[in-house]
Amino acid sequence: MDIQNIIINKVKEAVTSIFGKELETVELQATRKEFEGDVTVVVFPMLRVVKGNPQVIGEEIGAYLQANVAEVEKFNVVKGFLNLVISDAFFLNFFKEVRNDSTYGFVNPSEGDKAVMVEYSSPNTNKPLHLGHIRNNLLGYSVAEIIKAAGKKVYKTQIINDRGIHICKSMLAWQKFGNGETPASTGLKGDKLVGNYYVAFDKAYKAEIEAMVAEGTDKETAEKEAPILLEAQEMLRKWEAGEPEVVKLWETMNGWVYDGFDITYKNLGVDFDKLYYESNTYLLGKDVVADGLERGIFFKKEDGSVWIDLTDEGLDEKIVLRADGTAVYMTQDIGTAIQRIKDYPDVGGLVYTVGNEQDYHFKVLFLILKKLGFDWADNLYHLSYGMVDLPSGKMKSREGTVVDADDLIEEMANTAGEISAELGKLDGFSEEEKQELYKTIGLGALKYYILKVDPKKRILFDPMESIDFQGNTGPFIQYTYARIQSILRKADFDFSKDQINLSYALHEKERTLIKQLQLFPEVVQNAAANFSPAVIANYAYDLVKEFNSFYQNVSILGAEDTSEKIFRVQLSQKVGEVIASALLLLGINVPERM
RNA sequence: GGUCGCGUAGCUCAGCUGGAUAGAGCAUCUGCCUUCUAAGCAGACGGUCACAGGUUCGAAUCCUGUCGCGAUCACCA
Repeated sequence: MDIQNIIINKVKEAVTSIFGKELETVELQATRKEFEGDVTVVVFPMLRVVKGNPQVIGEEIGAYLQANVAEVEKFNVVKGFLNLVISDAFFLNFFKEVRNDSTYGFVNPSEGDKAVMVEYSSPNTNKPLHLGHIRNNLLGYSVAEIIKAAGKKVYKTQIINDRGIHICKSMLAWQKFGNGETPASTGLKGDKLVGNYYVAFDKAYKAEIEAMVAEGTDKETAEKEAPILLEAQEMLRKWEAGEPEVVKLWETMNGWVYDGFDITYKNLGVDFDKLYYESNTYLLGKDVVADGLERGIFFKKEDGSVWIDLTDEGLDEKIVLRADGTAVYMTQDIGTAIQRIKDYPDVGGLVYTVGNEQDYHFKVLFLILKKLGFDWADNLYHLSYGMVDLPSGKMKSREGTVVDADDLIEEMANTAGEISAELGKLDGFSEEEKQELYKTIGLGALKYYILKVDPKKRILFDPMESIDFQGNTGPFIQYTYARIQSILRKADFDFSKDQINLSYALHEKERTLIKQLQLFPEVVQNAAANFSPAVIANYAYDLVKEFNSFYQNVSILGAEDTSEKIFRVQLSQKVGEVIASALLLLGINVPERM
């Protein structure tokens, strides 16, 4: 039993024994650092059951705990707060127990538990990935890792938006202006090449509109009837009809894009267990809608379109099938969700990492799936996140105002390189090792910068002000890890054995560190329950801050006593492990030196 | 206009399932490298927690309203 539960039970026992009353709950919190103690019992809530002066009640309970709980060494009462000092032996014992647990904080999936499928990235295939996709990818990947660590099997997936008018625009522009260019002939990354034609389409389209307006067409009509747009729409029809030439071009250009995406994903360090393509799933869901129509969940309007009435839930009516019987986005998403559970029968829930602009869509989707009666519909979560905006406003691919993912990753590594060169601590590193390290640090800075922010908040990214490498940052945490590894390398004695002396008097900094280590398992659970990498990031930062304070105030290798020296090295080692574990959940690697 | 989200130090963010004097980082300022990596440590400065009510012994946290910012309300995805 952990110390919290021991105390809760003993407080209840104390109240019964002293006041003859039954306490339902006991409120505990970590003692604030300006007071002496480790765990604080809040007396106020008890006043409902036990009448009296909180100060006096606190004193009496404190005395009882001190007498009856071995771990409670001392206590003090400040106002209505009963602060308990826990014995060093308890903390040392805890440390002894977890020291050799290399998966400390992580839980293995238990037999029969349902898995979770996490969807993220899901890009369009007409342009390269940008900073917005980076946030999506980092969030999705990290949440998947966190859920895994919290004890569930996880499948990572994405649905690639590989069909539609957007890709036809790129295809058409390439046909018209491309002169047969390929990634090989230009040396361009495939997604970049295709993205260029998406921009080229938009340019030509705008020019046509302008020309039409100049000749007297009104703007709205021009936007709808510009020849190049009509051509793109015609191309989409041909694609849907399966015309070989169009399909061939589509396959070729999507292939280029996938090659490009693969490079970006690899550089970003994210991966997927299963890919879904919209071209395969966009017709899914129609049968389900037909079935739902029969069961009276949906209704048909005179024109033949099928709807669901969600006005009882405070929402609107929503279309689920067009009048011509073709699928809309919603139809497809219903179908895809069902398909996923079919493909992976062990999955009991889905997480969708999609921007908050689609909050309404997912609210409706989840409601529909629930009304359709799927048991897993209770375990659907829209991991909704805020947009990444620039000081100039929204990023727009067509207008070229985007922060490109590849460029940003590279710039971060370059900055890391500049700082490293200035600090000059990398003697003995080969050029290759250096580049590898710069990537690790640069990515660490980028990932931490994005993940430490609560997902639902929007991020304002100013490219002029570079991402920090000091303070509450990824590199600071990585640096602390490297520092610890340096100590472990320099410790020229055997610290592998268990030889913790339970009567050792802990230094205040050691105590704080052990307490911080203690929190890790519940932090992982908390992060999973809230789908929030930010919880992990904040924890890692706190841990690292405490360690650095310890490091600079207490001599580790210079400790006088041998057992003390060994203990401090072991404690440092454990902190290093937990740092690495926490960063792993954020998708951040740790360097041995930096 | 309806709905949803956000508003905490000059800037970027924690804290939000109610608890002690609201915490970090950046920026500014002061100390600390002949001792384990100074991407660090120790400290100073900096707040009407958007505003107004309410619930409570206790509210940044919960409720209501107002203001500001954003998103959304397509037979687009």
